[in-house]
Amino acid sequence: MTLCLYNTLSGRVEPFIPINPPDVTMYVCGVTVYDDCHMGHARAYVAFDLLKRVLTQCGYRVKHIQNFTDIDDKIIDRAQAQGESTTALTQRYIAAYHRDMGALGIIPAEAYPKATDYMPQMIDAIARLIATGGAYHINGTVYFRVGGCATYGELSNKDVSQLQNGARVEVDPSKAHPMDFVLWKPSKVGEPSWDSPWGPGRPGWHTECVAMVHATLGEHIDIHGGGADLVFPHHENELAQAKCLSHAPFANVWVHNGFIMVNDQKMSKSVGNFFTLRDVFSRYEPAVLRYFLLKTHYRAPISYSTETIDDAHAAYTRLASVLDRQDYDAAIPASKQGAFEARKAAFWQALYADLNVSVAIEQLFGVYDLIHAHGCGVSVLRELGQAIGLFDDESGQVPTVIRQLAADRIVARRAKAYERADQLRWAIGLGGYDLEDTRDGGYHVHKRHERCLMCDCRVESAVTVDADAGGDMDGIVGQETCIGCGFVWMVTLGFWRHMSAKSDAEKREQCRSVLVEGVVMGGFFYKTPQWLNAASAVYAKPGSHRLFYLNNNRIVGVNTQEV
RNA sequence: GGCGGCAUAGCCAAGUGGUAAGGCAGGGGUCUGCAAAACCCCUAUCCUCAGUUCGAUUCUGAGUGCCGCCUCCA
Repeated sequence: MTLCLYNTLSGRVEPFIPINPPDVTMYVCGVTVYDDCHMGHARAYVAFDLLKRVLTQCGYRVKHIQNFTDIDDKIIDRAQAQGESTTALTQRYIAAYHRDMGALGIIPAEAYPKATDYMPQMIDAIARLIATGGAYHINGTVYFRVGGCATYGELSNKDVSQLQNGARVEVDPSKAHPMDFVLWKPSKVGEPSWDSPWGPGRPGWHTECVAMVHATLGEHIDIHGGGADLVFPHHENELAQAKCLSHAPFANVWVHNGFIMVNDQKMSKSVGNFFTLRDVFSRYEPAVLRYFLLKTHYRAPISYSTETIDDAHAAYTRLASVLDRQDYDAAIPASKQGAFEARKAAFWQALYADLNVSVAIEQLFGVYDLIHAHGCGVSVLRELGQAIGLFDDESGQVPTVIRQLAADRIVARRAKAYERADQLRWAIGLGGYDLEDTRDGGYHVHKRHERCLMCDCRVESAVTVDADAGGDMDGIVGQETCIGCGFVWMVTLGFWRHMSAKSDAEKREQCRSVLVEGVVMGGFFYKTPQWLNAASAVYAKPGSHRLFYLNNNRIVGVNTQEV
């Protein structure tokens, strides 16, 4: 089976043939580090992460390089506005990039070269371009001569004479031709600058990638990639420079990913319709976002909305739920092997066909059905999912206290002590877990994903058992902490059971109606000797607690205390 | 103005010259101490028109609509 990829340069899907197998060289354009990463970045790097995983599956040794553009106008403006150095600013956002992409399960590149670390190489490249007539120097500025490159426009399929020059941006009158672009620009007073034969200044954007590709991977690489918005002018300009610097073809395959759309419009900084990954992670687990980005083919646009990501959330949650079924983790009998193998084969066949993830994920659901039908094979689902970076963060670690509660419940249930069994079920629920009985009399627990009562962000659940637990089980305390606003609420099983509302949903709503009255952040219910009539709530802020005394669900007193 | 892409059920989304995967949501049922889960069943003449063909959603042409690039952008 041969991997086939769509090549922007040829406009066709073609078999992927490495230059020096089993090595594969891949350069992916990285981010300009002056802000947090947004959904568009996630989409791009999830796409290339998938490509890298599939290449690895093919048996290739992938050397993947991805740059950080850490010097440009936006970075300088942002740093000046915030009164800090460009270095401090870029270091912070490079760290943020690694944090966010790590959460998404992106396999790190082999190296992340920074533009500022390749100044000598860029200056050398520009000097060579001038020497060959591919570029010219006017008053401290160096321009690339587009007219000097016969094949200019081949990547983006553009005819230079047909472009609307200056349609949306003013053309610099000193250029020899409107399409010529800046390779080196002089710096203004107070801006970071590097010495060069053309005076102090800094490089234009398009040169860094060429210099870094040459320095880290060589003059001829297998794959060059990035978002579709980079095709023109960025990659076109890179290609033109590379061709003037070397006779090598630069990159064999150009791979570009599609956009994230919001209300049928491209998500972009300038439009302002973007969501940072931090925002999204506060509501959805990174794994859900990865699934969401993965399930649509990498070149197709993905429309982002609450509806589409909730849809993905539901699908992913169902798929992942079976991973908790330790009872289904048995070895697959020989008679069933064929069905699982067929799914695996179809999975890889789909990915080899220009990364057809939709069909690959269909196989995941097929395996899911097989697992339920035959009571085995969880390992196959885990293996295939992990091959595309899903399920990596499934810790599957159920807290000891939850395990104990579940074990106690099954004892009670078998003894038909249903009232106690139900109390234990509630207790497990308070800790953020759901318990399900299985057909054969067993059970399993899985984490439940709740939303914050205050802001609708994700919450982390925990359950604790006081020393006096047992008996009426009032000592069982569930706690939820919002990762968005920091809201904390806590309720004992006794309190929960004696609330007037009937359903859990109504009880939650009742807790909420009490809590919102006082406040903004944080808090928990806790039992008092007379908790039925006068429960107290403690609201927590960093560094202090505030105790809200409640009576008949109304706040009757407040007491702040230092922690 | 130039170039490119897309139009498939309520929503998301594959795919093939021979009458359409999968997911989500919805409806009905089986099972069940409770609660779930699971399982079964149901929901599309694939934007319009013309052409090629024995046969097109799939190929060709025209049209309509939407999107992207031609500015920084993943």
